[in-house]
Amino acid sequence: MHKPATQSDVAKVAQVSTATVSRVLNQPDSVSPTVRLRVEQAIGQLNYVADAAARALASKRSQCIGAVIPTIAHSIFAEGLEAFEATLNQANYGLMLTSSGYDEDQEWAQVRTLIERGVDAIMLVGYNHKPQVYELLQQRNIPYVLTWAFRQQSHHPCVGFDNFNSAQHIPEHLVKLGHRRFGLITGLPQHNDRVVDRLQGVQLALARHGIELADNAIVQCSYDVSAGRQACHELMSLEPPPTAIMCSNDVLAIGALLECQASGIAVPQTVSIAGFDDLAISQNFTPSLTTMHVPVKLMGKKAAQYLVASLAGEQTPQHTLVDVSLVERNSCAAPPLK
Amino acid sequence: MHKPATQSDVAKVAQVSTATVSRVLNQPDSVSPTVRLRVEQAIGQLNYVADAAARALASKRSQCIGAVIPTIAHSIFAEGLEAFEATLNQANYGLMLTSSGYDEDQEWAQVRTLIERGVDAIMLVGYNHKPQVYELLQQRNIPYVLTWAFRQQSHHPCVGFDNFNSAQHIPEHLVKLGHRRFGLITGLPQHNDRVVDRLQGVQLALARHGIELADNAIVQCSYDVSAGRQACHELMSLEPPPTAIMCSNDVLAIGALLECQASGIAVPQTVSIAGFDDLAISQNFTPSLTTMHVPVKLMGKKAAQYLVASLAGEQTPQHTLVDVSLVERNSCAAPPLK
DNA sequence: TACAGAAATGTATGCGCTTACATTTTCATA
DNA sequence: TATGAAAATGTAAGCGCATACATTTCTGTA
Repeated sequence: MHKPATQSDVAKVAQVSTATVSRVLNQPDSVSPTVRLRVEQAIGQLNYVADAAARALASKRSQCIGAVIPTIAHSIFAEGLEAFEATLNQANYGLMLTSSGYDEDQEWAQVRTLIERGVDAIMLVGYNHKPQVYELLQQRNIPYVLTWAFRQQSHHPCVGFDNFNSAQHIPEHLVKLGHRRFGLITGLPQHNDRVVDRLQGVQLALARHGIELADNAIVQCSYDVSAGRQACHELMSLEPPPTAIMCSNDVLAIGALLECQASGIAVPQTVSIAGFDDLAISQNFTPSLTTMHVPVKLMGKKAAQYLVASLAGEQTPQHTLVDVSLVERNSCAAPPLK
Repeated sequence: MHKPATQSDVAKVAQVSTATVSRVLNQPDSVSPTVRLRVEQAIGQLNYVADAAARALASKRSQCIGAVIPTIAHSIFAEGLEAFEATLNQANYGLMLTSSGYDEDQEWAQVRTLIERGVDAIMLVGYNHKPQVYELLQQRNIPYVLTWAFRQQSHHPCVGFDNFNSAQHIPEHLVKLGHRRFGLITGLPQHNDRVVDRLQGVQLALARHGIELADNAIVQCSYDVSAGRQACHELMSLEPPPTAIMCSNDVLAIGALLECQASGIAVPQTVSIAGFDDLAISQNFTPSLTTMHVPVKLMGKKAAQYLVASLAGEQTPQHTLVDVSLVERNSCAAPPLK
């Protein structure tokens, strides 16, 4: 095993200069077909692979894009990420991934690290980040995009939807069905602007109908099915219990649903349950889960496209809004009569 | 916004040579405290960040490790990946991620790409890969590790468990409960050695008890809940239907469970259902899912540790076996009497 | 105080590539 | 055929860092 062939090895074999080899790789059209062929053969013969570090050093481009997401393990992020990566790949960019565990300080450290590693651009989740993050990004002039976030007036590039507005559809729907007594299961609001926005959206919508949520009708819990179950148990122990439970994501809603099944509470006859995200599994429950559909893959794709276009110097719209929509299924119905 | 400070800028400010700056960064102990402090201050003052490309070029190390997984969107991989990344991070390595969509050719292309991007080591899933993958890895002398795979006699470094052996616990358990009529829902075997091994393990175990699965008792389907439902529906339409359904993963098992709920088939009274993976959600169903517990996070961590140790030149065991164990819950019971 | 050896620091080269610029070749047109 | 512009190719200078090797400074000891 000798050391890998370099550009000048190829140049020697093809009897051209290294500049020409470089051109064959980067601007093939600028090389005459005859010479190009000779170079390509030499490349094949030597099994030549360009050295990424040298290339990055000389060109000031790493062809890598970084992403910091709260956690890979939530399928909602994982799916978006998958689309993000696939789109990046098509554009010949690599993905450098880290997860922050919903910790702002760690996120800040990871953004730093990604930049040190030389990524050309960065994707973040949500619009709530330490000021340093934005400062560094701007100082270094590194393109970035916020996902799962959308604010028309934001001066940060973003692709997503308005969590505050979207969250209002669910309570509106339930009020229309006749509900007046609500429970709310929400994720932890720390460093999670989506959760906060959804919560406020729900409260505003309810307020429009003169409904106010008591403190004990709002349960905060971590993002997992067991926590959702526990939260649902608490809510159904209230006196009187809510006739409808809104959850800030599908995982919690599934927990609530399973808790009801486990304790023999009829959904939607006794209590209606609604989620947010529309995970693939949600439609398969009995009753199937009423929720907000979020086009995660589309978001991932759009985010990647934005960054790639940015890096290509193209002028692209800073804000991309994707549609979320209410999916009415069977976990929500009119409240019990009495 | 001027261009970022370089090592020589720092050197100038600190009134030392660039070599000393480099030492402060890479071998701080070899620099006297006085000078080190001066350099560190200069670094802070100039907001200096070392250029990763230049560093990689000069040192022949990118401090990045690549991973190719079948798909990010399966929580089972996502969780392992999360642990993998976290461990890498601690050791000051970055993660470069791609997903292959269970496509061998694409995997091969991605391994190439990762190597071109200069990763120091690579993680793969399973032991079934194109020969070129192994050849390239060995030719380039790049450390690699196979996860979700374990074979004592394998000459590839791996961390995981023996899918073939582990898969036998489920049928053994069910036979012990009294079952004789089985259905099997399995993932697509193409480019997925785990699926194949589990299938063969199950068949062997059954054979030991003189049971052979008819062709129509084995349903192959894609990895998602809906497919699991559909497959379960097919199996329960057989005449006579199985008294126990084994699934090659929890997602399919959950699909089966939900299908039974939807069509009013009692689990486990009418049919027992077993999975494989032990997803977090699986214990929350009613009935809770009997399955094989797989320590995914541990696997991810061990895989990262192996690669990091390898790169550090440490001699480490090539094969790491993690324990999988049967988790008996409520979805499996004795078959109906009749 | 002198001196050897260790510790600290500096000098200078090259990692493998891209690219501005210089040079040569090609080709259409007069 | 001569001529100039366009196309093709070559030349050579870095990109920012790590590191082998050379040099200087410090340390403890005789």
